[in-house]
Amino acid sequence: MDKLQHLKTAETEKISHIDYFNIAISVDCVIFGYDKKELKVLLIKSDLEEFSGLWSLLGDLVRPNEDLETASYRILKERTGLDDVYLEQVYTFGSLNRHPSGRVITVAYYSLVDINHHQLKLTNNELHWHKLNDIKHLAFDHKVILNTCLERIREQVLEKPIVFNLLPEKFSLRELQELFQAILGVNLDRRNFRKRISLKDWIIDIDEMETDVPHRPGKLYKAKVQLRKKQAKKRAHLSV
Amino acid sequence: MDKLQHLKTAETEKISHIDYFNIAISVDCVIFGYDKKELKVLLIKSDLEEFSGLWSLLGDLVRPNEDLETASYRILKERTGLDDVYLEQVYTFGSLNRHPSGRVITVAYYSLVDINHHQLKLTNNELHWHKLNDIKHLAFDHKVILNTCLERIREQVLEKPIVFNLLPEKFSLRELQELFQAILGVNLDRRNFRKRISLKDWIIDIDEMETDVPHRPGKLYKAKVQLRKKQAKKRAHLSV
DNA sequence: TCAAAAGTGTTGACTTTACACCCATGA
DNA sequence: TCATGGGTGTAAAGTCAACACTTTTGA
Repeated sequence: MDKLQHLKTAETEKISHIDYFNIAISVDCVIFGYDKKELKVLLIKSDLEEFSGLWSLLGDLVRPNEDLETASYRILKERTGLDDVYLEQVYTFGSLNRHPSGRVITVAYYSLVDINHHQLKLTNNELHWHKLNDIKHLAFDHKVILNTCLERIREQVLEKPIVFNLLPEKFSLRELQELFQAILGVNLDRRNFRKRISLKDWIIDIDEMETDVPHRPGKLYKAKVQLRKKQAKKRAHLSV
Repeated sequence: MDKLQHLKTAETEKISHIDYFNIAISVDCVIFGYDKKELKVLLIKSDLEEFSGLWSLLGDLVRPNEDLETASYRILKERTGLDDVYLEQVYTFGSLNRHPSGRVITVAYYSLVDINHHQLKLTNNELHWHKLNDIKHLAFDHKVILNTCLERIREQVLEKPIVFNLLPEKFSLRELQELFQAILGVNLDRRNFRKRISLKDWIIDIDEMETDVPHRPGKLYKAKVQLRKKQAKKRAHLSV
């Protein structure tokens, strides 16, 4: 930068850089659900000829007048009717050739939804839940995005009470443990798991029992705090 | 999406969405250095009239033909002459009004450099190292970005051998401990710190001693593995 | 009465923390 | 000889992992 250069106004800067307003930005949502002891991901048939027959994550271009999180919630709402889910930004992917339509940089979010609580508009069979373990290839770089989000969830699941977004309101400790096992891909010791959960103070005993189970029914619990749609507040930041 | 709609080619999609190619994307680098027991951040005087007098992070718009990481390295190289630095993506900021020039979404990276190893082009006094603790306000949302990057470094500093990027090639355990203390903002027990570091197997004893210290000289060490410029390889991902 | 899962504690291994003394050097 | 930091080990506390038996229910 030339020292003698005058300060630019924002307006002149915009004009001088107009050529750069030539990259599109999208968000892609990795929407996880959980059913029958398995993690699932909501995918849609790609509508691009280049990826004909392949499935892809739910995403869309960000509109000029919406911020990133708003765009993610819009996609969720449009595709699932869900409005009040937990959603978190994970990583931004910007390789030059990741999108055949041109330069599209995408911000990946994961979200966690109760797969049974809502009725998806699954009537058009372009939108389906896929078992995580069955997903081999996806359109674009979406498999990498999916894996990145899965890694992030695995890091967070023992730190923050995010899993309850995947479960119905009332659940047993067995169901909770099975969910942890599905996410982490390991088996957990029942006694140690219960001890760990009770230390975290995430759930409350609602004094009800399972019904319709072919064995001794377990107690039912609710999440004590449920991370849901983020508030309009600023991201937490340091007080430095 | 209409079921009957034909598949689009990438080309027709680009045309139909042409209005969306109307958001610029930038990268901002939070460049940390360390000197005299304090963390520092490299800042530049904002060249926007709206932020006249304020300092800002080093950033630039991403060019249509460079990927995000390439853009970050370009900024580092242009501003510091440094080429071989560790750099990591942290978060993407996309609030509607974060930039007065228009819609600019920015991807934040942190990088760690040896503040004394290189000579910055600090001759124009628009570019300076600032003590972290003295930074109160910055242009744009750069204070939030800075804090987010600092949080990330604090999370990672005990997990990954990133700190050595901030130190000269040879360093004593005291210097290393002081650096950890500056990053984490706490005091550490000397014996426990040394034990912990030696367990991590990050450094090697080079059989040299400090000189010119006004007390008993300590041994000097080198980093065993140095995280530097990322390779062209793909991001690590799960083998699922 | 059988099958299935619920519910529940203890022990040993390991990790983390707190803590103090003598040593080497330069001023 | 003094001031400064270098270098080092141990004990107690806390955390984590392994592990088994009795109970309740439905079929």
